[in-house]
Amino acid sequence: MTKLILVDDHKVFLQGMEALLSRSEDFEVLATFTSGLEMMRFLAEGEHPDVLLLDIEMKAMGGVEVAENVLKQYPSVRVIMLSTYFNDGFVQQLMESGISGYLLKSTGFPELKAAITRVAEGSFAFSPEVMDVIVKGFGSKEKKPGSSQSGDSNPLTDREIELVRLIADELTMKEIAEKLFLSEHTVKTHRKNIMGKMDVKNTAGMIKKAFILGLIE
Amino acid sequence: MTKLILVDDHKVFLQGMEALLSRSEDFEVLATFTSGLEMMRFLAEGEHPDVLLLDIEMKAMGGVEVAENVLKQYPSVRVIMLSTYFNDGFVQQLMESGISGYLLKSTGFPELKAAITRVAEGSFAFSPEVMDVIVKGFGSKEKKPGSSQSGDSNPLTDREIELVRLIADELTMKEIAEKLFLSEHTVKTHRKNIMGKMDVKNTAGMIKKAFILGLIE
DNA sequence: ATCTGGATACCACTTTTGTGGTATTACCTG
DNA sequence: CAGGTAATACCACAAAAGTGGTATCCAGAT
Repeated sequence: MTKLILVDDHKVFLQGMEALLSRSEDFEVLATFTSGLEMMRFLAEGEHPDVLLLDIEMKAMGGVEVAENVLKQYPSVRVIMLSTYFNDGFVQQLMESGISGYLLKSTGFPELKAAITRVAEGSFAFSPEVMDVIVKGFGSKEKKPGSSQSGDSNPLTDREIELVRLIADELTMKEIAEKLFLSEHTVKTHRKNIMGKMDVKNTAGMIKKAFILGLIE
Repeated sequence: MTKLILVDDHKVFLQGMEALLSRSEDFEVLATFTSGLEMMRFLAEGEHPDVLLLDIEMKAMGGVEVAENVLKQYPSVRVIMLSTYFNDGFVQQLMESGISGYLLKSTGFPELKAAITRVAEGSFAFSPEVMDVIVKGFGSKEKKPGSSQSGDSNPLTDREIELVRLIADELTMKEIAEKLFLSEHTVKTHRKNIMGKMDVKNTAGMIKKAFILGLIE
């Protein structure tokens, strides 16, 4: 009997999942939450699941941050991320944070059940699309010194994420500089670094990727 | 017994919803689909639902286009849109296309059931946040002649949507012009009009809104 | 047959973004 | 303490984006 916790800010989805999973003898849904914070409070009370199903695109606290917190504090909990998108360079970072699975929401329920079981048994579960990225990633592990430094999947810093959000809110560099009491130069430097890390060519790409990564909205 | 069809490209969500709804005596889920196209083919075969639950953010054909097609061809079918976001000026356009409901996915299942019932009985169902926008919208129905023409919620044309997608793919105006065999001037004019219609200040805003509206990815 | 909306095209100008550097400080970690 | 990383700041130039016009052509609607 695998003990589960589900987190997703789409309440209908949450209830649907719970209904499906509860039908099976193999799973017990301990609780469901619409935010990472509530879930963290629950864990703090002492009851821990075997597997945590976590939506990656959550407004309040990004699924990624939640995952990292959980894995740091409760290493015995195994985490499966759920996402609408497959996030190229981003998956790497997630892997390093110690998640056990990454499934697309386009996955069918039978596959989901199988994935949970596999993860509960100590194995891993990734949607095929995601698997591809992981495998390719290993190929380019050693960065050739001569080649471009773009495409490295470094995580954005807190400050950088803050910047991305302000840019998404249609602020210009000047406005952001004023708002954060920074020099415009600094803000531009940050944006430059952000674009490098995200491996995008312009604002359009940056905002799109930020959306996919759950950084904004 | 209300006959339903569900459309969403998240398969797990779809199956969860079906499980929940089938548990009730009041609803019968005729079929579920992961794309608007499949669903249209089903309708063409002659069997029609009372209510169609339609995810707004779908990759292949945006939920909006699907809704418009269905409502045009099968006016007896009542449509409820499901979305993660509440889309200010956009709701207006949807209303005009004749939908009967607009619910956020953060809605709970009981409210969803109630909403479906209400719609099936010929009434309407909107999440409170959406309702707000609609009501406010009616206030500003008559556009004051002297004021700005920004903020009008005209729908984007097909060409404009095409442009938005190319911009989201990080193409510059020049590249788009080459790709579409257009003058760069034309492309710039389009972008200008797009930004006016969407009521955004820059590319960042445009891409963000496009995402929320389900225009891209 | 006129009117409207959509797509096309052009111009001139300002502002912002994007590129490609360097450099200092502070903090944290091994 | 040495080394790395994040945050700060600056410069100059090139390339786009964004503003505010006007105008033609065509197709579909009235």
